[in-house]
Amino acid sequence: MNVECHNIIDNQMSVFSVLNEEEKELLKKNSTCTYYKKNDIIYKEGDKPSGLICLSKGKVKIFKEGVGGREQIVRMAKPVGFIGYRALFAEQNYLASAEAIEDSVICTIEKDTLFIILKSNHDLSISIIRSLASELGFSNNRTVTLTQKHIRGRLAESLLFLKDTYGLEEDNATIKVYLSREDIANLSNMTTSNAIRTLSTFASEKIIALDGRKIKILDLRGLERISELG
Amino acid sequence: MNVECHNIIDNQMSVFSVLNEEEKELLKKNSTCTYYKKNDIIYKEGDKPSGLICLSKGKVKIFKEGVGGREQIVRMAKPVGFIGYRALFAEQNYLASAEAIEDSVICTIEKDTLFIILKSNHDLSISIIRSLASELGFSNNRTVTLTQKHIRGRLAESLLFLKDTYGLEEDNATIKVYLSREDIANLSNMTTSNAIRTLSTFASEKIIALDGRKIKILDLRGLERISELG
DNA sequence: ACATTTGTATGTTTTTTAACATATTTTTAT
DNA sequence: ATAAAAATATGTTAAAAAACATACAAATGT
Repeated sequence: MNVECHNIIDNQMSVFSVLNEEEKELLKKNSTCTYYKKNDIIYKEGDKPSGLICLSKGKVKIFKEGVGGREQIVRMAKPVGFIGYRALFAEQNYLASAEAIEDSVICTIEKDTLFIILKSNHDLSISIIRSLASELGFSNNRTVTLTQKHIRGRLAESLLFLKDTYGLEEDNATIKVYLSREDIANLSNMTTSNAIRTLSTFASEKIIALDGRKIKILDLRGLERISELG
Repeated sequence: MNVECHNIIDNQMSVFSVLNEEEKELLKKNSTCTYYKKNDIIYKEGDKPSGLICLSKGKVKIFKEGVGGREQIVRMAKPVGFIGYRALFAEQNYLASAEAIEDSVICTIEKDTLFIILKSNHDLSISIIRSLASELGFSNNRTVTLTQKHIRGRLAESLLFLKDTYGLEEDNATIKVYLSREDIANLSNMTTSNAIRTLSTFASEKIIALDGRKIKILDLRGLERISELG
């Protein structure tokens, strides 16, 4: 039934590999599997976390509503990765919303069970500490680049970020995620018009090639240069 | 000799209150105390963390160098608080620099000793997890406000942030930190000129009163309104 | 005490980017 | 199949903020 959850917990690469069979069994018993369609909301800003959400399949954007409802994407999740764990561990309500950008499968590990396991398992704590600290470094970095780089630099950085996060298709050039221009804009702190315009400019400069939502990177070095220059 | 360190570790309010006497003794033996003058650099972007730095006295700014050397302050530390722990726990080099903005005293707990204690003490891990998660929430928030709010909104938010961080003087109005206009600009993502100009405007609107680096909040509600509006 | 540097102040110009307007294409719903 | 809605594209205008210029004040070093 909730096979997806079992797979994640048993996965040798996951943070749960440090647990013994008994602990894994306990987690499995207290996990639920949920399916989401593209554009479905997983949780909203202000909601209370009920457990640790693990993305098993699909892709999810985490975003905040800013001034006048303007959306800023703060993170993009891929399988197998956790979402919403910041609020859970800070013991706060969610400060951001999560939405599936593809059909997705998530596995939710019930909160109290997780904390019981956490208490007895030191390596798990250490691995969570390391994740949070890395993510904080990323966020601070983002703050600086989104505020200081100009439009071209911000868009170039976002495209490189998407490539690093989701990888490339078999052609070794097409970014393996298909976002609307609006989402690209919300990731890069610019208006949709400017995202469209700047993508077109990049295409005319042969730095990328566009085919609908497909973005093919033609000149990686060039894109990196634009991103670094700001 | 390193009395400051002892005070911090023995402090009933600190995260170390969960430790037993033996553990506290071990920490004290492996801590060193350092004194910094105003404008002294405590560590620089790229340096390797050697331990957990605790600010015992004084005030410290944490900042990143961005496009063209432009500085962005990402955090302001006060006693008793930790600095540089993000890099330490992420097992990375520092991604930001720390500079004393007042004469300061720091206590450095040697890295290996800290991790030994951390292994045996679960409450300490939990408290670190909670701190990192809170800080990450703050950072994501900052990303959105610094990118989306206009100059007046950003400056108002920074003034409120400084008030919340360092509190007010006995007059219950003057912010208890004395920053240069340049630092205020670097905190608020704007040029020094615009920080000076906008502070003057706020003063002329009787929202604040200026006397050198002293900033007195005259209309807190007004400041909050400007910050919320963006 | 004086020169030099650093910080503050304010006006003007230029650049960047958002806002607006209007097509055109694509997707979705009926 | 067709209408309606959503997404993409591109030109124009307006607003925001940086860059630049200059003056003056305060702090610092000799």
